[in-house]
Amino acid sequence: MSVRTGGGGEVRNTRQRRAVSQALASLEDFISTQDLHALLRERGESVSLATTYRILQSMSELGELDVLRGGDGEAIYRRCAAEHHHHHLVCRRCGAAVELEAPTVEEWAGRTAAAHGFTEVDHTIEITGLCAACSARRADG
Amino acid sequence: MSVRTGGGGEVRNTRQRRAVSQALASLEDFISTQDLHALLRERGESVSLATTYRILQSMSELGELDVLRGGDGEAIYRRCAAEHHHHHLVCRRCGAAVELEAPTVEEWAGRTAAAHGFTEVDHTIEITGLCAACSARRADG
DNA sequence: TTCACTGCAAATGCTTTGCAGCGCC
DNA sequence: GGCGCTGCAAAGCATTTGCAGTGAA
Repeated sequence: MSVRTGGGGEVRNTRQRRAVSQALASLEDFISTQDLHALLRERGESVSLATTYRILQSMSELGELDVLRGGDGEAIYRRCAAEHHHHHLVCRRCGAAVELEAPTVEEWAGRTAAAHGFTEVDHTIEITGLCAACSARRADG
Repeated sequence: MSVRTGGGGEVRNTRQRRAVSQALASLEDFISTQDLHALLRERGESVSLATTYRILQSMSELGELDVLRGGDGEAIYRRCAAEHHHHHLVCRRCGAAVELEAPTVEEWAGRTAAAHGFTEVDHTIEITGLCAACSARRADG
């Protein structure tokens, strides 16, 4: 018999949690746990890798973060934005990212899923390529 | 010496490769490498786990298979029914998958990327939800 | 015959977990 | 003061890889 502690989840405001939160707040795009951990170390915030994993996991469970899977299965997180859903165009060489609005695609996704009888639909769209700068660099040689 | 040594692809028709092919042909939906390996063992086809990984990887590189990432980052495969690029609508409960054509989205992705100066564009679109059957089951239950 | 393919097992790399001490509430 | 949180390091998993023998072409 479990006793529900008031409110459902006590989350303590620790230095580590604050560091992770702030780091995420300063980022525009998705980042992997490993990279975030490296970033924290660069900034002089000492948070162990295990704790980074635990905090990120905890935050995503609380709905404070968006979780995605990188191409190689790595979990990547982003501060849960925002008011509205959008996607990204990412340079696979330098990592530059552009935020995209895709009303047409959103609509298509919903419509298509509904047409197949699906409910509670969610979607992920990622576009990768070489940004203008990297394309030029490559063309130059 | 082979006529085309370039890049690739002499693929020998081995017992193991045939076993994997046939197993995939008998499946409707996505399956993980581990599960496929277990299935092969059940059927009495002895193919080592490492080889299962190698064959699946090889087949997906040749475009004979669709690859997806399960919720926990596991790679899951399915025989590729369509010949050209397409996307999937996957039930997050039972794993049922529907292949989608998305000319509009493809076009949008290309156009948008180009507008931002991106080249060599690639994209990933995944739509998840509850399929009709699972939706009904939930409504009933 | 040749060389890709296999099996085996050790190695990787990401993520999780047991345990003891620390700090937030 | 209690107990969740941390750090550390070892464990756990899926996946990859080195090596030598096997079999397809």
